[in-house]
Amino acid sequence: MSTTRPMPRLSDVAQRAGVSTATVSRCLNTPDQVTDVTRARVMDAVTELGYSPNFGARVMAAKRTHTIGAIIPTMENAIFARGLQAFQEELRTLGYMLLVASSSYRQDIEEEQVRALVARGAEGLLLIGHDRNPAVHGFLERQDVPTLVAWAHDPQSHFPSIGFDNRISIEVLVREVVALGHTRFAMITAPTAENDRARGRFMGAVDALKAAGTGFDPAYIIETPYGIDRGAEAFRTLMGLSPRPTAIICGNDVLAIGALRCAREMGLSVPGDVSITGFDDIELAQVAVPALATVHVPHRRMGREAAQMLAAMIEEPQPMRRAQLEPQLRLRASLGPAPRG
Amino acid sequence: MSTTRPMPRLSDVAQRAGVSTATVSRCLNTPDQVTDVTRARVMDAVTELGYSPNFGARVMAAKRTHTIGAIIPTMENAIFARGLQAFQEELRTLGYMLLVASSSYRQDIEEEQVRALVARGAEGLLLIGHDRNPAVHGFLERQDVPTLVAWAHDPQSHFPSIGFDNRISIEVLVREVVALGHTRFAMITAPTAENDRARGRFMGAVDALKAAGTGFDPAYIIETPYGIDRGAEAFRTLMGLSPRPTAIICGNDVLAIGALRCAREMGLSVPGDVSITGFDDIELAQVAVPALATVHVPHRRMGREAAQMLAAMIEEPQPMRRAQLEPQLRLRASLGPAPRG
DNA sequence: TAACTAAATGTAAGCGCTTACATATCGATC
DNA sequence: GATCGATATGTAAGCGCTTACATTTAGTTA
Repeated sequence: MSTTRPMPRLSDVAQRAGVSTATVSRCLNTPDQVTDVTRARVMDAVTELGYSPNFGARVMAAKRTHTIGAIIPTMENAIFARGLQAFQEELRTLGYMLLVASSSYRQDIEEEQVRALVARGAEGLLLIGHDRNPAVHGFLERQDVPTLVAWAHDPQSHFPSIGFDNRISIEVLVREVVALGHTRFAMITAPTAENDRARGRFMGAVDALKAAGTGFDPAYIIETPYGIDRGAEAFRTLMGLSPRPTAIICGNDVLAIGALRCAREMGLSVPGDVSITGFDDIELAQVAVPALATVHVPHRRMGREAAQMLAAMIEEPQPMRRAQLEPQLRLRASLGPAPRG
Repeated sequence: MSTTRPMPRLSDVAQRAGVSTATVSRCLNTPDQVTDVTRARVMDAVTELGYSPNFGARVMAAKRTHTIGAIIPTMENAIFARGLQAFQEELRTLGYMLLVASSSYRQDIEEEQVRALVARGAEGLLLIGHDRNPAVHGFLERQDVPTLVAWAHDPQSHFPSIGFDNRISIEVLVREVVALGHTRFAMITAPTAENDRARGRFMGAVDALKAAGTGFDPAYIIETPYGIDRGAEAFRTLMGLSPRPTAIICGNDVLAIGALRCAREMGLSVPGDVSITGFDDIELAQVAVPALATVHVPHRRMGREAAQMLAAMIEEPQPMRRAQLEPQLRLRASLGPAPRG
């Protein structure tokens, strides 16, 4: 019905308001450089025409997109969803928009997405963990894109970061397990190959056992993808071993919840027959029966601070910073003394 | 240490490869319009210079950003996180990037974010539900931004949509509750004020009861924000009423999980003393004890199809379409016959 | 009132790409 | 070998803003 009349341009507004394009631009971007009366006239013209600035032209001229990109393994993992939500909320108050991509825990996809985000104008990038194709480093350096790593802390890391030490955090938890008299330990871990967080958690558990003069029997270590069902499967396998483990350390809460469910299905008591621990402290952990002993990570706070750090990095060069957060133990009912015998 | 040499431009690549800028552009955008040998030479130059196209210039010249925006209430709600993940994955295969914003269930923020996303070059928008400030309609129409509504189906809606009928879906569930002989019903619902999904779910429950010749006593209806704890609180309040309800319909799974937890804390048997139902079928629902009876919604599928619909809408004008998905009942242990007496 | 300063506004030069159109190149055909 | 069509490449005109710099206006001060 309507001949698609072209979008009004800044010059149309200028004409209508009887001022130059520069003045209109200033009204929009630096309003206090303009007299009240002029500004009012310009804004009226803007409203009357339904003007809205052309994004491309603006980016081209100002060389700013006010956009930050984030690549997370998946939003289906509640810990990332929560952190990302906080990240986005904070970004909003800082005047940035968020471009989201996901890697499905795959380095090749992550690399592709890094390029895609930069190509789409991301002025800064949030990445998860330290494991990645080194080509990414060179690329981001050449493109001069400030990059922050979250969910991991490593003093050696190439990028500035905000996170916690997965290895030490789980070690503290496993020490508690040891202190409860357990002797046969098993671990269900996420795939460690391209995932420094999973690897850190595994090694931290090993550290704790070593300190106690013991260790994992390799048969009692299962590596499995993320998912409640996978945790359940792994648990069933472990409980089929002889002798049975008395404590099962899980690399994350989701695997642990699966283990818990399977225990119930098998009619096993937790922690009567076997103790189970997780990592992350997702909402589920408190609701599970029995409640899951785990390590609490301040995901929201991490997301919020990540936004602040990244915005600062974009706005002016910053000294390399590696912020470390302190996770806290949440010793709940799924962890108890070793069964007798 | 390094004088920040300027980023290589397309003309630098052209010069290095000994071709025109048009040829370089074609190599990047429509590779098969260029001879293999020329393309190889150009791509070499690209690699050697570490060239990467300038986003703003590209948008300006091509008038395409290949970016789609989505505004969801919050990613912390697993159903949106899951749908959004699928949406993003599909968008990736379609060659689009995803800009994410959140509204915290507030219409004023949603409106602000609509403008922000469009200003940031979103070529299309995904919105949740139908309730919104009508000013948004006019704005999106004027700006000519294709918009799709998800998570709700309403044949009257202003926008094309993909979703399900919340009202009818819950009605089917509540009929089952009625069929089990329950007589005293309570409902815990999310705030209905600016939320057509919550309102639809409430009204669907009312419909089902009315069809059975009964209804809610207003005292047995609690409206409360999203959150496990809020569900627990509401449950405690309801069970303090006399007579106690025999079935509690919850507007979503999270509230229901809270109710379930509170029941356990109060030493009440579910469904022996009281039945509890949810809506959404989040992962938690199956793991809860007892497992939660709920309505399963195909969130991932909805996200995927939303991406396809929106991309199609952007690429060429489409007839208005309202895709309706069919949710399915998941009758699990939390729902049982009404207690005797 | 003239001279000067500060604030407001105007002028116009890009920003780095894409693409319509013009031109050149290469085979195939007669 | 000249002609023609198809394919590959080149030329150059924008795209709609922002902003450095130039100019005008308003406000002080002597």
